[in-house]
Amino acid sequence: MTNIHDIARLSGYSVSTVSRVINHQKYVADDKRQKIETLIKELDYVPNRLARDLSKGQTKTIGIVLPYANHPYFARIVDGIVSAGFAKGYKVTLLPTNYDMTVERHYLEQLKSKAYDALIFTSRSNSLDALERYQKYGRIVCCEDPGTSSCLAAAYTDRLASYVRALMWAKQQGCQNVGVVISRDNLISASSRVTRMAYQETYGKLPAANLFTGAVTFEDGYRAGRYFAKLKPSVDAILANGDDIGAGIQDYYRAHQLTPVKIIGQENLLSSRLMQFSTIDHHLEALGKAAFELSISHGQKHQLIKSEFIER
Amino acid sequence: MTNIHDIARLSGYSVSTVSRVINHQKYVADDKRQKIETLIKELDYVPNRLARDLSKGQTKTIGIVLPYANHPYFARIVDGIVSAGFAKGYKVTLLPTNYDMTVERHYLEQLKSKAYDALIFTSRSNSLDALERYQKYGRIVCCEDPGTSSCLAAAYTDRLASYVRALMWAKQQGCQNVGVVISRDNLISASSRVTRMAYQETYGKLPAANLFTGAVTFEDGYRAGRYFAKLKPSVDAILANGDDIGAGIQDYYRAHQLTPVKIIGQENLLSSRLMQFSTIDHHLEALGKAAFELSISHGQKHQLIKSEFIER
DNA sequence: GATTGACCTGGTACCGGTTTCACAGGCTAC
DNA sequence: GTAGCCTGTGAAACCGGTACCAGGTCAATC
Repeated sequence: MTNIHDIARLSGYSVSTVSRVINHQKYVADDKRQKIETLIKELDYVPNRLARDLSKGQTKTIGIVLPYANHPYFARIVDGIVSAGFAKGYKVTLLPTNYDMTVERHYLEQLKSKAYDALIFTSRSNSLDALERYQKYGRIVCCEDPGTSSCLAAAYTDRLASYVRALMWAKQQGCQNVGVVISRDNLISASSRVTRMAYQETYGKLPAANLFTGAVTFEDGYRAGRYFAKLKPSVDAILANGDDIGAGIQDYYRAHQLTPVKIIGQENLLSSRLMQFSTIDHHLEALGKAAFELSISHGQKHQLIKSEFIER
Repeated sequence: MTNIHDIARLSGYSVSTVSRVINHQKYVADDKRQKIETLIKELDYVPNRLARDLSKGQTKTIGIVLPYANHPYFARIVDGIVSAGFAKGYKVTLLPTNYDMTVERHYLEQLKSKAYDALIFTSRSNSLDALERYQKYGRIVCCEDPGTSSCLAAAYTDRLASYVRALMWAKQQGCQNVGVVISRDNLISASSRVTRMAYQETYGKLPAANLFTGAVTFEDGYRAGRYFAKLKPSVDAILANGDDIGAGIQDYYRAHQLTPVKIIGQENLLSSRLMQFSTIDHHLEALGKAAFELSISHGQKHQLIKSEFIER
């Protein structure tokens, strides 16, 4: 493998001069620049990335922490980050946690090892405080509203407003009793809190029985459908935490030939379009893009992405 | 930032000894090991990843080349690669090409710079020959059958067998005239060739009019639906190159209240389940896993993943 | 008593770049 | 005439690790 010293030796110039040529810096005579450039082409030389990064102290790599890659919610955010990163010459590495706190902590430790310039948490199991403690080793961005108490950089959607908007719509449609599905209650505690707040603003206090917890996939939605179908007093609308979950609910009602309930999904995936129910598009690609921008900036700390209600 | 020299200096031992402690090697006296370890904890020292990688000449990083991250086909493969890589301590970096040959070439060049140990092509625009030329700089794995002429490592599904199986099923169901949808014809030339071969084995020569090209998304499927709905002689079954595309076709027929045609999708996504049509599951996670295994092995070169026909 | 080999330890070259600094020559300004 | 600045170049320190090699101790073996 040829390296910069080979180029220097063979061209008859110094390593410094070669380095200047590689990096398109000033103060190299045209004839020498030419000569070195042709030699580089001839020998098919490409500077070693690691050596450069080590020397410069930056990797131009961002780590994305996520539970797993194959979920539309995360896939859309990742797509946003990757696209934005690509445009600015950043590489993006996927760091799956499978919701394991220890693994997540491990990635934070890697920030110390300078493996990444920044870490973006699309979801987290550790506390915000824990994340904050690692900020000195690199930029950390989370994808939720960290509130006023935290000094973490964050890109997030206006969940509360979008939920209120959705529930208002249900009310206008004449729905009397609305069920709600969320994912793991402990995970993003914000999720259940925000849901309750939105409910409070529209339908009043959320009855415990109207909340179904622990839904992530279509199958979970199907289970939620079974739950709500048997619930008394019965619900006539359900706000689901994802289109695929909404589709699962609707599929249960369809499979058992029950009077359909109004579903409101989230994420505007194909499933809500196929099953023809309303949804909230959180513009997750934009969220990813914003998260990336925050991860390489050192000024701005917060970015709100507006959600969009799609009525069907 | 503390480094190994700081630890050495402060502990009173040499860099070599500290390095031995870090890497859990033999030949370090217990008391010194203890002392160094506590010092490491105290100073919150983590070895610099880049320096280690540079010194070792390997990065434990795999690059995945793909057109874009937000497509279920690629998302499933990526998920397989990431999970398998995680289990073996490998990091995975996403390299989006947007089908740009130049960008793809750029990533191949990066292989020279030792930024990745290996590159996995989930799709490609460059020729197999071009890829082969870069093999000397690192392992390259592609996700298609490279045939006997190429010496590239490859993980792929038995497309031909699965298409024949699907078309046989259509025949048994009494379908007379079958349409086919594929993606960009030039891209994976294998795709159109294999389709024709499978057609040949079951229905005979594929009429040019029965082939719809250039479908990637649901919307493309919708367009394909429009095309086939107006086609004479009319088709009574369509083999689509993806469930979302199949869903698009079916959605067109539904929206225009036409007699539905039998759809056969691919990938076994939620959409085929919701729209209740048959599909071919190519077990893409397994494909990704296999691709990863090949990318870090130096022996085996080929791995076939069996597809599964899911009848609905 | 000499040889062997396992156990410890430190020195230092090396991985392949970047960056700082010193120095030299030519030009302009006063 | 010289002070000052811009251009061009190379030597060498540095980034932070790994790994090879030399050298030393000590118990076991012949």
